[in-house]
Amino acid sequence: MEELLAARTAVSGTVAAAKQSGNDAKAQARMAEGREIGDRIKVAEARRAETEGELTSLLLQFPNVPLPDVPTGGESANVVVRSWGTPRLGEGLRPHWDLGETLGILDLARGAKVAGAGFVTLRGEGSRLARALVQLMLDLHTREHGYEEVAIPFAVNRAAMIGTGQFPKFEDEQYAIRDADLFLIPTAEVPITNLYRDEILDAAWLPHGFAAYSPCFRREAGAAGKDTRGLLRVHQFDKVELVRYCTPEESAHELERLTAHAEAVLTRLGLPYRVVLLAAGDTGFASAKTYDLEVWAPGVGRWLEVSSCSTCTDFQARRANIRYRSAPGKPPRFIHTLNGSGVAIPRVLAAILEHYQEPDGTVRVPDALRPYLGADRLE
RNA sequence: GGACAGGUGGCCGAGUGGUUUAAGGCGCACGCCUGGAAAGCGUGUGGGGGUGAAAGCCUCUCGCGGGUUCGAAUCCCGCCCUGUCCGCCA
Repeated sequence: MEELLAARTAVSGTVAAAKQSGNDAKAQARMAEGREIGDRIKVAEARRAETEGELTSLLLQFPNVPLPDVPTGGESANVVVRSWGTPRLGEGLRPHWDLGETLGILDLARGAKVAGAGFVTLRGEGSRLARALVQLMLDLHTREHGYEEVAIPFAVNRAAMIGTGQFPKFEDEQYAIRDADLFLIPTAEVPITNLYRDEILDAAWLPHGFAAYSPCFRREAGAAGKDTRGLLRVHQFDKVELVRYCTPEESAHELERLTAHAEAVLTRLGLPYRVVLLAAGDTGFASAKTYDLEVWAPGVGRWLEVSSCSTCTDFQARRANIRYRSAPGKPPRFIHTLNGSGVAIPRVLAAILEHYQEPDGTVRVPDALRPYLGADRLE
């Protein structure tokens, strides 16, 4: 291919030279020669483009490779690496949907009426509680953990979805905006990680953390019938997301930091939780290693996943072409990206209702939330 | 949504079919000069791919994609983005 291109350039040069010296016959001959080379270039280029297209679409199908310290196997091979707090146990603890409806802060029926099952409406103190949680988390991460807060688009284009790994494999799981080629974000990770797509960053800027509030939209195709009650699995939910950009050398340590930042939310709220290292088979498509944070919800008697902290190593950076330069003159290298919820609002709200419920049906407000809510009890 | 104007290297900016390695400037880096600095002078200064031990060399890249042509930053078509004005709207 390159030889052909070089040959064309050479022949074009002789055409120019021949014309200038007034040698029309020679110019004509050279032009014919050039035409022939041009035809061969078209054929070769078409084949190259086709092959390259096939290769790219094939490569986009491959998931990230788990790190060596990730256990092999499926969900049953997950490992609880630590836990915090004492799960509340006892008879008569009510599930959050029961408490929420009784308190008048959760309106599942009317949410379903306007958008469908899985779209929840919070009311009154419920709505304020959700807002207080967002506020608490953003304040914590920006003031104490050093994150830069960003307010990002809630819809993204196709390139962004490819960059973080949702597309092409999981296009069915996203909400698409008809006729616009835009997609509602399943997590703020998508817009935040893509902020620096096709850029080369200065090493001095790394590591850098972003925190953002956003709603998240998920079709949950294939999950129909599972966890459908209350706030456990919904099509739209609010979340504070953490994303970190760093060098490859930093990423292992950065994952521990990120996880600790998300955990701080739960300790601040006084909610018992455990940290689960996911086995390879349970780790997400873009992730090389993931810790799930699960909070105890005594009303439903289950651990609820409220955060998934992952290092994507250079997987997303390669797709989104995000690089950095370690020093002037050095060739650019791919950064590593990490993300984790810090944390998801509905499930943590459910856990608060269930964990802090009183026998009389009221709910104590965790100390950390009182300044934000201006109340110490929901009744 | 409509009209117009634009998109060129880190930045500004010239370039409207070929002597092609994209002028010039700014910034930056290094060197010379200096007691030291500034100024001045000189050299260098994006990314991808290939080749090589390295220096280097080859090649692609002027918003993106197609087309015309022997040859495209330059001409044609489509799209994206930015600006200005109009319309609409929180």
